Amino acid sequence: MTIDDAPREALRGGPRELLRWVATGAAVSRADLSRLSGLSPSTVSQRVETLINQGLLEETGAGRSRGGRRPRQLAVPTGGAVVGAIDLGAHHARVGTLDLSGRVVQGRTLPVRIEDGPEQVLGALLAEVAALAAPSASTASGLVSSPTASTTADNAAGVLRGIGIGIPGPVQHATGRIVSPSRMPGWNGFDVAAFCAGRVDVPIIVDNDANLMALGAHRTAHSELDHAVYIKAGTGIGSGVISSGRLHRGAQGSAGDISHCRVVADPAPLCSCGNAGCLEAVASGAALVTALRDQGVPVSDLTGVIRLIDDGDRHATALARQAGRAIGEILAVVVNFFNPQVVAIGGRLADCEPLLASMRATLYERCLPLATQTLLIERVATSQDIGITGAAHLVIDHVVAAA
Amino acid sequence: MTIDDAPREALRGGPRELLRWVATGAAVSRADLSRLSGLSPSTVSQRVETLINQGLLEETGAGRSRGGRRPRQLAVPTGGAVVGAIDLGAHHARVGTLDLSGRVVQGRTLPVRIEDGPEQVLGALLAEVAALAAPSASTASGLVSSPTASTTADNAAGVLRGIGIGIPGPVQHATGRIVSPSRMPGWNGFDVAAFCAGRVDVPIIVDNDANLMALGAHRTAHSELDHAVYIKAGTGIGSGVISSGRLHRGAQGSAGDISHCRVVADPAPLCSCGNAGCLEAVASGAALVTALRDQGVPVSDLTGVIRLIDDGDRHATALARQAGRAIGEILAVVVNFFNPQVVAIGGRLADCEPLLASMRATLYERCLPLATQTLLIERVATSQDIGITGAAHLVIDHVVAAA
DNA sequence: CCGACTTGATTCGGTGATCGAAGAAAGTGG
DNA sequence: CCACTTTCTTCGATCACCGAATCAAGTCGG
Repeated sequence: MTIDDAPREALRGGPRELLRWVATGAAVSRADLSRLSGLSPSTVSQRVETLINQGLLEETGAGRSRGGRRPRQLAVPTGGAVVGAIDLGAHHARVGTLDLSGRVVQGRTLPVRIEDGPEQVLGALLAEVAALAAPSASTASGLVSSPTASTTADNAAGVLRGIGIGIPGPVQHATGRIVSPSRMPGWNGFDVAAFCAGRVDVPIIVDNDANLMALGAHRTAHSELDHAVYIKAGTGIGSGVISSGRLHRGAQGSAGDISHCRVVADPAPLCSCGNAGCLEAVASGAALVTALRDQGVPVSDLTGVIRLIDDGDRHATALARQAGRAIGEILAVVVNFFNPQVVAIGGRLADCEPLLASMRATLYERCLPLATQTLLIERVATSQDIGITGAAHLVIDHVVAAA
Repeated sequence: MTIDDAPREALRGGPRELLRWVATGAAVSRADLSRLSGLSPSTVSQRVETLINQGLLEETGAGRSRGGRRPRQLAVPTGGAVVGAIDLGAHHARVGTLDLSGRVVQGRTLPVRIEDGPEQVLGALLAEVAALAAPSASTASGLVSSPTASTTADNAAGVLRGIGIGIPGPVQHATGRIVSPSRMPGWNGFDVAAFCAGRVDVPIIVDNDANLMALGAHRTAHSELDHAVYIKAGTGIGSGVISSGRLHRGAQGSAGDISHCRVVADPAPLCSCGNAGCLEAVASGAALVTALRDQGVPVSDLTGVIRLIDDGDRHATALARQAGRAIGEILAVVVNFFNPQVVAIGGRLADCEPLLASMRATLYERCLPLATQTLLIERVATSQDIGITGAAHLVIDHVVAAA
């Protein structure tokens, strides 16, 4: 199943936005929605009715009065998981199920060996999603309450409506195919969407992991900002771009892939792509591990590196600073060029203070004053669920639009 | 008069697009428009009627039959200039009047001394536009014509509907104010829009010159492409960004300003901004002139430099190559990040072969294969009218939208 | 405990943009 | 001269949205 680009038209008061307002608690009643969306009460009522009929929204009794008639409270049905999400990482994958509002219902982190190849890895993860989404009764992991058996017809909650998948490498979003990934041996050219479509019979949406983080973070924290850039600095380095409120994928769907931009580095380290001085070879988690080992510091993985940095190890801290500068250099070009309202950094390296500080400094030094004068430079809310949240939003946008 | 952001909503078959199709000759009849826009014949007829009533379109007899009823030909009225445009450059300004289809009616190039300050420069240029737009009969140059008794209805052709102005420096588009320009002494903080609004009583739209070039080039040559980047390399260096078919200005309106991005250069030259190694200090026309003079080559201006390069002068050519590499380096980051369908270079340096060749090479070397695999790298159609064309489109979008 | 005022939600035309079908206008070609 | 094209208009039907009136269900002051 090939998915074309999904969320094109105006969200302005569209069903998705109403849903999100209810989900986030920004709106509780029809009147709230009317005020927020600017739509007339009648229109909102009508829209809400169709959402309720679709099983995407439900009425949950009356709320507290504010001096007049009590509002009829609205909520997103909690009748079970409805959207599946997989956020594949270098060593671990976060899988989960989320309700149609984008809230995580169940989430699990599984160890993953990328080198086992796509069939095996994706097969296992898909099975896990299916298990999570299956009528709970059985395992009772989180005791998913079945609240009032699926009342009505075909659109009852609890059905899996789609699966969003994030891949730590370049993905041609339109086709769902992986293209020349750096650190995913055996995955080149693999058609993720087609493979998954053969296993489960729901819409599959595949995207780059940084894009998912960007979407998740934007919808969660910056939904009112038009232009945003999110950097994901973990084992690898990627970025996701929000332009005019929407995920910018570019011509080939490879927008945001800054991992092989060249930066100045003292001994320019060789990158897995064959070039020297790639951002990824200087500033990624994998690069830090390699560099430390080369200096004779015994460190096993990124966690170890971060621990060293937190402990104030000289070598590790120096490397982190260099990494921050490198990211800042590239980001400076991006900020000048794109002039976003916010730049946020996520991933495991985002909690690394020296790196962040160097990045900020470089950014302020190298950017046009006009571009930084109101620029927010933030950390992405540190949560392991950002990725699957973004994945879910992608699926929800697709599903609700199609409804 | 402050102009807010203009062209927000769908152009899909909007009045502007119909107008443009007729103007470009892509459509001659209502039936053509219907086929092109996908709108139903009835809708098109209705829209065309209102456009005719507004004086933006007219019927010009019948065309040739294609086996059935002859089409009633449509055209943009040629009743005189209707939109003014000013493309201010470092040493010259191109001013002109264009009809509502974006075709140049009259164009003139005037020498300009930026250092005379905004009042004097803009005052003279505005007067020139007014003269061009005035009912032709009188030659009088100054004579800010009171656009006199509007002949027929309020919407007759021949009336000046607005003026678009391009500035070779950072412009806060929302306010029309200039912010810390490099090479415009005495212009910092000047409110162009307000100044002009005090002189003429039509909408004034101010933007960066690179943005105007981008808009002009995109509408002229790439209107079917969603994402495009245009580089303007002349005395200075700037760029304009088209995202999802629309001009991307970013948070502060400074998007595309890559002139002070740092690049590696052997003796990193000092930039007018005080930093060293800015792209503008390495690759702009002004930088080439300075560098050649420092090498003892007597050269007066950019024209001289280009002549030297064309003549195969070693020093000049080497500098051009270095400039091309520098632009390519920055552009590589931009292409990886933004993943456009096309990158086009304009400005006077665009005709410089060695520069272009180096830029292309660098781009292909440094970019993700996925990003360059279908990327078009072109020269912007070399015309002195690209800038004012873009300016006119900006005004037309604004005017037709308001109608 | 009763009315005046508030707030929340629905009902019911009304408007504007668009579509589709039908038909009128104006040709071409055998 | 008749069949068939192409172009354009006319005329409801539909859809989304709005606004005003109305209904529903409170609070609150006296």
